Amino acid sequence: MTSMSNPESSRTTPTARATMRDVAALAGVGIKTVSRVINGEPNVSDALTAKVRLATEQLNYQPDLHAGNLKRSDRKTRTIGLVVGSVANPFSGLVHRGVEDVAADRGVAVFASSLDDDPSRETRIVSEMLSRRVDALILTTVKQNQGYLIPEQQRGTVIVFVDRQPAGIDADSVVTNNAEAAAAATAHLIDHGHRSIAYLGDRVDLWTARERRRGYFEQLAAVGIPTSEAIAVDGLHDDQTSYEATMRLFSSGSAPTAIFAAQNLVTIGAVRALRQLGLQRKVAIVGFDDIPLGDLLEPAITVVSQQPYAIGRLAATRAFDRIDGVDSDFGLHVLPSVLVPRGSGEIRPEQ
Amino acid sequence: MTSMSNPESSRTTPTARATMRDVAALAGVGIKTVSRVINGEPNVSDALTAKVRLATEQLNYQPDLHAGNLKRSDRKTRTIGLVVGSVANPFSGLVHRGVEDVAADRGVAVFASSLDDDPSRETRIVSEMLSRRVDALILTTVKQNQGYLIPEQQRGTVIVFVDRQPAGIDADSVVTNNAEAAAAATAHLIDHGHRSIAYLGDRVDLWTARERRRGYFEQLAAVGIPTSEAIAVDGLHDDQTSYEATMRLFSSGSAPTAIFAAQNLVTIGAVRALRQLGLQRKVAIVGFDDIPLGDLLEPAITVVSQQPYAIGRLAATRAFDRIDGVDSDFGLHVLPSVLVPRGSGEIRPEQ
DNA sequence: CTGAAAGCGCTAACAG
DNA sequence: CTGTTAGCGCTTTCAG
Repeated sequence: MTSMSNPESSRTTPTARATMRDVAALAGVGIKTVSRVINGEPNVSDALTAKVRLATEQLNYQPDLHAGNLKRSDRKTRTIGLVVGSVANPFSGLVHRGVEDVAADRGVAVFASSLDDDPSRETRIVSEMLSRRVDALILTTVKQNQGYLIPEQQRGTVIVFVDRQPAGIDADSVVTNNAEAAAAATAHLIDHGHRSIAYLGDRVDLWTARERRRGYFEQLAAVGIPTSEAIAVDGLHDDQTSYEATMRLFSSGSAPTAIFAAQNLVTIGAVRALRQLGLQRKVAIVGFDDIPLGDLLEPAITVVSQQPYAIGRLAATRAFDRIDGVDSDFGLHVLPSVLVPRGSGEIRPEQ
Repeated sequence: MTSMSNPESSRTTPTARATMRDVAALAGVGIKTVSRVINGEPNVSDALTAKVRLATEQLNYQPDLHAGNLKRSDRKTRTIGLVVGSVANPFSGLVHRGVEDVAADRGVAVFASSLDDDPSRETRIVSEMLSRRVDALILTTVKQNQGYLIPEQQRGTVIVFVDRQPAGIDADSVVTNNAEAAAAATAHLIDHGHRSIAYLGDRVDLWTARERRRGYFEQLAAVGIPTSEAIAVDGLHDDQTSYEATMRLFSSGSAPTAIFAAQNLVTIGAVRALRQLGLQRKVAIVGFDDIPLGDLLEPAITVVSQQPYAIGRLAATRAFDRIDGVDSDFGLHVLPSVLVPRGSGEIRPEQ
């Protein structure tokens, strides 16, 4: 570790921050004239505009958005809050980027936080964002009910739910067609000759997990496979628990010929386990949500691919429409997923 | 798309937001007493505290952090700004998570933005964050000089650079040991018998790219391989450009026996190209920065693995130390990378 | 222990 | 075209 000392620096004695008043004084104009120039309002002579511009630069003036907002009639902070599963998760990262791209076009800044599927974090994060007066909240939720947001919504804060549907509140939401896509994944395995298909899923308190689970069971039923032949493992939350569950599955008597892994980390854990067991070319697997480099594995991983970037963009677009005063009925926006056959999902059972 | 109409909702008629004044009136106390209760200041009787608490809940009162901050003596917004390469990049996501975890412990919210290695974005994003009066800025930069931040730094805004070193300003920075790690990667290939090693790197206007390039050249020199035998391709920014560059390399006369891919997306592009050419078991490759599922590929990808999460945590820790008034000399913090041999980097040249 | 008055940096309303 | 006044929601100061 190198150190770069600089005893002469102003590190210890902070310079005062210039205010609009300071700029006005230096430019020899009224404070309101400075306000007009800064905000690009009309009716200021070129002469004064130039003076103000000069003073602004000399003082390195940066307007205080929040101070202005206190009195401004629209009371918009030009700031929104985003809550995703985890900013470290690739799915979340793409949702985030979708939101950011739409927000940046409007000069809106984005607070981002990780939910970790922890109800207490949901409460804390939302509360902190509200105290900062975000114009909109784009939320992935985990609490069983979002009714606590109704008063805030009535005060004009826009609320859009993303990835999961809320309960106890009427609001816009943007989600993937979880159940249909899960059914399609299951059907794909059935079409390739499987009847003994294991479902590996996330915690059932998550809306997405329940939907995917439902799609799996409904598809089995649709082709007449009795529920008693279903193999469902719930509560898998990361690749490690999924790995262990998969290992257990194949050390038991009832090893399946195929796996439907209903979450990205779960897919990774299951793939690792199949490798470990040397079964990666014997047991079929379809994952829900794409996994990075899934196309370079051998066999490449067949997945139901979601559209996280589009989900983020759409959620943000809805949010800004509302901020702009659009007052149509709240809507549930369902984005399609697409099944991408790559190899692992097309393995047939050994007869 | 389903729609859930609710004509009775208050969507159209926003409820007024309660202020501290409203709470005081309802509780029948002075506004300062409410302030004391909200902020947990001492010297309020239990009776009044209870009244205030009740009024707070009845009105669903949320204090306005920014309004309070206007007059507060410390003038802290409890908000920081983070600029990363792209929130959709896995490396950035982990840095972000490291920052978030440290910030969340202190009740500090994080603005996150993507730089896209675009100088004009750097300017815009920094300016927007400053107008929101962040307490600290944790920045990945791309402009050739960060001197424009000096006035802001002197006003007390903490600035910490992350992943890349700044120029023209004295400040804390947290980076990976790029040059040494690149040299180690190059040495690893040399140790496995290679002399014809291609360097595939990012744009040379990026500090990290220059450092890694330097490590590569210095290692070649160290073992006496003349610069004329080096094969360096610069300016690769994503997997597509890297794929194309790699394909070109092997259709030319001077195909290398090994590749040092000096960035995560570049590694992915090169791996795809080697697959395409059927050379993945013939040509060695070492990547800089880990790639997801790199251990499940065949051969698994040898990488120099950085510590993005630790980088994020350290940057945030330094930032909060400064916010808390720590006034030590600015320091350059270098985090080590570790070479992870997995197979692709241990392939020997065909004699 | 409690509260009234002043003012943070800015914008709205109005007067010149 | 320009500037003055009031006040956003809160904390500070200071008097009870």
